[in-house]
Amino acid sequence: MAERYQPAGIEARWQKRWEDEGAYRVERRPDRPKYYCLEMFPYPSGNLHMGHMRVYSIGDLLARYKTMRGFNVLHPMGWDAFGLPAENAAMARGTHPERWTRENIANMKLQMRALGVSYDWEREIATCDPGYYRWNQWLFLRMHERGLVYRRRTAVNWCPDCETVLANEQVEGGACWRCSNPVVTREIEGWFFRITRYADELLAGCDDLASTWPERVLTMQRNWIGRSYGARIDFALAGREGAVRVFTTRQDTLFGATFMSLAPEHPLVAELSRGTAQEAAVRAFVEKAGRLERSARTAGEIEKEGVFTGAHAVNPLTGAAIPVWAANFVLMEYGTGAVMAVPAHDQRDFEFARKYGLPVAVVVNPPGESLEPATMTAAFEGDGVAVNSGPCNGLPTAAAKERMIALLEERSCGARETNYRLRDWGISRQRYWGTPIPMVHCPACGVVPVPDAELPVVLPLEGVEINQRGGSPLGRIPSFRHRACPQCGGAAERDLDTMDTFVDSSWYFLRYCSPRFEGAPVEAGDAAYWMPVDQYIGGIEHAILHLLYARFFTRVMRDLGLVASAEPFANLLTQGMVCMESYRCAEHGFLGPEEALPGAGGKVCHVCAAPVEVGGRIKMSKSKKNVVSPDEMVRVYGADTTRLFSLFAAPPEKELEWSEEGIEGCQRFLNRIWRLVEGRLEEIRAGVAADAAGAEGAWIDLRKRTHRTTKKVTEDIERFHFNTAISAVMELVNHLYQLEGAAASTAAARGALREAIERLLLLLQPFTPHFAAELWERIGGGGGEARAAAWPGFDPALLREETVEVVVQVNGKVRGRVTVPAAAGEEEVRRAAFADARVRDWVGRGEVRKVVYIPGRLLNVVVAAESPG
RNA sequence: GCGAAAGUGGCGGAAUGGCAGACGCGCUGGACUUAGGAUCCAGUCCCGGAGACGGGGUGGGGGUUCAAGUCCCCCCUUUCGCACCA
Repeated sequence: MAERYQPAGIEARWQKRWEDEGAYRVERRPDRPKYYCLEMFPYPSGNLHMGHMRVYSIGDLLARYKTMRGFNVLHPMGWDAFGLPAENAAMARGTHPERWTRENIANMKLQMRALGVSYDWEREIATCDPGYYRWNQWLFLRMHERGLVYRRRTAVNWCPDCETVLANEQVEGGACWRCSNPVVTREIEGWFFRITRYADELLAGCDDLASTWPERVLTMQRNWIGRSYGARIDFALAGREGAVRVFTTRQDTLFGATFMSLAPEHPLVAELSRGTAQEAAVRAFVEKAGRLERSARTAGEIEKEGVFTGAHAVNPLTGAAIPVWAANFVLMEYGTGAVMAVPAHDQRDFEFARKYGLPVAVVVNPPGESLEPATMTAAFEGDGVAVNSGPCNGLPTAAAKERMIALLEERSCGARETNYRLRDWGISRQRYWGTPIPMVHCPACGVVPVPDAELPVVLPLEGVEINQRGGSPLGRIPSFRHRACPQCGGAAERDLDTMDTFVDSSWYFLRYCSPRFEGAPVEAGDAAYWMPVDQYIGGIEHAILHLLYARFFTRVMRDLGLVASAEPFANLLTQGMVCMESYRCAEHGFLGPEEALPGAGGKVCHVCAAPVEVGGRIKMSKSKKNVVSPDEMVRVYGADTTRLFSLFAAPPEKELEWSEEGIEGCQRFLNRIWRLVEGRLEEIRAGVAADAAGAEGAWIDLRKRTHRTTKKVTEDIERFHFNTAISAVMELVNHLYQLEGAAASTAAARGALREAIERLLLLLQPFTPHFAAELWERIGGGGGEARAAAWPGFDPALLREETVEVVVQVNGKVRGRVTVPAAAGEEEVRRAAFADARVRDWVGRGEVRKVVYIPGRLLNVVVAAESPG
């Protein structure tokens, strides 16, 4: 009696063996081609979820496949270990953030091991290790030396709930990316990375990635950088010193500027209104605008409002005095915080002008038209021909823009300027669980860097008190806080903030190359050999933040001579979310699977028995009560089945709908193979693949299918169609079941059977490594373990068919099919086609006008229908 | 509003411009069984037909082509991203 397939024991045994063997340890091997396969490292939240399992399955598949293809594969894993949840946990349960983090890492590592992923654990890193974050500090200091780090006081995004500053990228629709509470604006002093210095290069780099990164991601990055070409223009103030500087992309409409709009926070607003009749009104307006929560302001819902400041500015070209207003829709953080308002050619200005009765002046006419301010119902924002614009009259918009820049530069009241939406990256966080910033504030010397020799500035683990009082918890640890000034030796204080955790993840892929190197973040030879990452895999949610920062850091490190390539990730795969059916009761909200009971005509609520709404394709989440844990799936079905299903159920970039029936299908599939192999074990063991050459009949057919499957699986993996690769293997297995009754009675037949089974297992190795290893061992597979075997090639002679089936169409509709020798030419195919009775019948209904032949595939006969008359 | 992607059976999904629906799930029937929620075999887009076969069919409408799920134009829907960026 053949043994049943029982994954639990098999998987544990192989995992232990791989660990003992150090199976996935990897070293630099200049003689061999490298492949760096990387999945985004997780935040150690405590448990793996399905999303993690999915990425690791994809990464492991590629790592294993490339290993079999002969590449020296780097496949590391680590932990994005700093961050707010650890502090929240500390507050909620009184554990230390470090302990909480370490315990979570330990647990998640066990879960990863149970998945059988081929990581080189010797290279494991955790960003909360001083040995890691010292290089954050080192990089910070190098950037400081190069003017890429600076300190300033600015209005920042402040999350009152997390009590911390957020980067622009961390504000989503006016709310905190982590806690979803509304973000407010606050004045605070902190450190900034001058990412804007690389804006152009980051933008240009997007073009180089066009064929290897998802277009979507590149578009998002381009929009985020948001470069626009235009001019800065200074409008002198009427009757007083000073000027209002604006940025515009429509300098060609300067003659149509009828007023100016300043952001409520603009310093000139208060200054200009001071002492005028407008002062009180302006103050009231600014106060109201400031009170508006950021979320409401950026949500685009608010009515455009403004107030006259009482001052006028002078149009530098026309000399006309125009009123200066404060307006709630002008953003302080873009451009100069002030705009010239051209109501005829900007919809926002148009609405504002109509509302407050400000003049509208047309300076661009649409081609062949003439606009009348009085009758306009909307601004004309398109390109056209300049009018009422002095020296620009008659010029098309593009030429007028150039002309205007020349005029402005001639008169020194403006210049060509490029503007970006991208802001510098504020990295100071008023939190504890992060990288200390290696700076000292000295009352005598100012801000002084910590000398390199003193790195790392270790985050103190003792005596920490974490609460929600605000301010950095580090300030309450005197031994950390007080530090002699490195310059004058006098009493000074350390910087009490920690770095944004996105700093940690901006270069971790480089640290994997030389995880224990003491001389620099990465050893030059290691970086030269391993970089760039050949395949990076992770969630689309990092399309902007992490991926942009990583590209920025890699360029900085290139400029420091640490790496050669500017782009860290040669190929990017953004995998889709994992979704699950959800149940919702109108009365009681979302229900878990056990709370939605089977009832009349569907599911009913376990509380009120009302019919339950069943929704599909919703991302797994606790709040929706539709979470399935990978842990449980591995326990019930085994890691191989769980992984196989996640790769089979959907293409990797699309969302994956988890289904109990689906995973059972995969379990059935593996069981089928198991029984097949166990059932024919004698024949398979007796077979010698080399004998297959003499196979005949059904066995030569099997060989052809085996080699075709090999080709298909190889190509599908290469183009990331993992689901169809699995389908192809399923087809081969189905065919093997067709042969169940046929005894392999000759050496050639046994050879063909053995070849099929060997290849089947090797093709599956990247998908179901334990399963493949186990059966490979049972059949006595040569050359060591399945994982170490070479990926099978295919014999072109076996892919060639002696005969091919050619589809015969008449007027594009299939009317028959003929089997002809593969070498047959068009003439022969034609003859065969016209010999077919059915084809002849259809062709006979009219006159043959044309015949199109696609060699070996299709013959289309175009027949002119006989008109009934 | 702007931008991007996508709409194919009951469901997940296949199809370098060349046989639409591979593979899997579900369902139907059969075999083996004391039994089956195990396993194996067969069937499963719609309409007509016993069948051979015929007709229709990839969100809707046009177009290009011998040939369109695939390319082009317009519309509808969904998802995602950005959201007063001057």
